[in-house]
Amino acid sequence: MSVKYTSSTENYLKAIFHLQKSDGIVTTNDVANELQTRPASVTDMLKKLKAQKLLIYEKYKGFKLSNEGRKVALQIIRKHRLWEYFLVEKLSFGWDEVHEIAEELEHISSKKLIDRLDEYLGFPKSDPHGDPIPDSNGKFTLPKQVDLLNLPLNKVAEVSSIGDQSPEMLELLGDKGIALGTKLEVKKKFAFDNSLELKIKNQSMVTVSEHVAKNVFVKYDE
Amino acid sequence: MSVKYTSSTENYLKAIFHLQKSDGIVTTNDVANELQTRPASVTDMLKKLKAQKLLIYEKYKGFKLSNEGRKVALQIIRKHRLWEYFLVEKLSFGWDEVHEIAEELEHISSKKLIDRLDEYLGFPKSDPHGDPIPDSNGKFTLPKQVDLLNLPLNKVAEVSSIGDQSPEMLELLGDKGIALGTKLEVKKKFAFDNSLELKIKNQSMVTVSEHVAKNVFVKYDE
DNA sequence: ATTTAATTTTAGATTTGTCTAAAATTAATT
DNA sequence: AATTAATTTTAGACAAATCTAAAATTAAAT
Repeated sequence: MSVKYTSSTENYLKAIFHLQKSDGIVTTNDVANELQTRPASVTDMLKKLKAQKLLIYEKYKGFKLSNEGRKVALQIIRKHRLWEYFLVEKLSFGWDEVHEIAEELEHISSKKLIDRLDEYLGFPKSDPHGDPIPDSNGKFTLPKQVDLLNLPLNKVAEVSSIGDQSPEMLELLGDKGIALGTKLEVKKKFAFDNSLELKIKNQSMVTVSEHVAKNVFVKYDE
Repeated sequence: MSVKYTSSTENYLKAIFHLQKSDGIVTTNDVANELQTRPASVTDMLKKLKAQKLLIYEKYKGFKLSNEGRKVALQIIRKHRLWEYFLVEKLSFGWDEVHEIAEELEHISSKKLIDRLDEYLGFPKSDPHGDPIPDSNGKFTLPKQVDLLNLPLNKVAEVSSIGDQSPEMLELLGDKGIALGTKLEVKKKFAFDNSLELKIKNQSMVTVSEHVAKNVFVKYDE
């Protein structure tokens, strides 16, 4: 039986989870900053979270989520990202205007609702910003990372890093309309010289050489 | 610019609106009963609602929603019913299990969200229980009320009242599976004797005479 | 028209989440 | 190592929404 938490509790768990991801270590000040609140308020909440066994905490010594706390945080994140996906894919919102609304929707409690929504959306693996969506058990598959040569045909992917960052390469990529975050797919591979034809989102087709392809890394689902 | 209200405030406005519909006059006790709270708490909230000009109130003398209060209540009801429609039509929930979830969803504040949802659902006129959905200006079209003879073919309608309530009529209707709230549609009209063939929801076809048809009133949208 | 009953309101307390200001602890600097 | 600075925690207060118990008002009944 899933316990019900207040929105405030859920927000703290989510914030701590996110801060843990980047630094590993989280401080009272970090959380206060993240949640636009005061350190004293954070301390108050830390005590409550500890009492609910959602957090391991010794005063002045730092804190981290318990297994249970992490589990709850992942469910909030799951809800947030599924709602974002819904807003963009079904209600035609821009990916940049959904965060605020999802901040509210993520606190709707029904588990059945979120599992039905997941199904309705076709079990998407990542949200409109490319962040992975945990499944109903809290597991998520990190997007696969490959260079363009190894990207399957017709698979939409997002540019995640550039190997050779020389000015010449960056000029070429700039010219072709390829940057970090650009969404694209490989439409054709020429066996003769391993050059590729790419469809770049919101643009026309471009061709890149094997050399370029080897240095453009992308991530995609599956 | 739309002001933001607390969930509690919204629940009170909604409750008072609904109680006003039936009785016309609403008492402190009614509201306490409806919201599963105490009369003293209701009085407290009445004062807050008055301060926000959502309510006309003089102590011991009774109260009613102001125009503004009614407007806000209608927007909550709009949200509640649109979400119910969404849950049933898109996420395949049963009409009997959506109320609780909609009680939470109705407090999501974004107006843009609800207008987009409305559009996505095709601007439905009534929710899964047959209650009308106010439009974004708070107007709603009451379902049309006619006897079975005047119900257009293949139009799903809901039995809303019975003219002749004699035991004989009620026995006949009971036997055919027709009761208040039953959803049905007219599949065929026989000009010869004005008898009708009806498809009753979740049941097989039945035939009723003109005499019966004249005494069964239904409501439907459009 | 009193008395009794029901309803409504006030007064004061409680809970949750927040705050400020001051105290306690830990970290940084000379 | 001692002092200063930064961080974290405590203590006490506050706003929102609720509660109980008692007082005020209105309605019902003799």
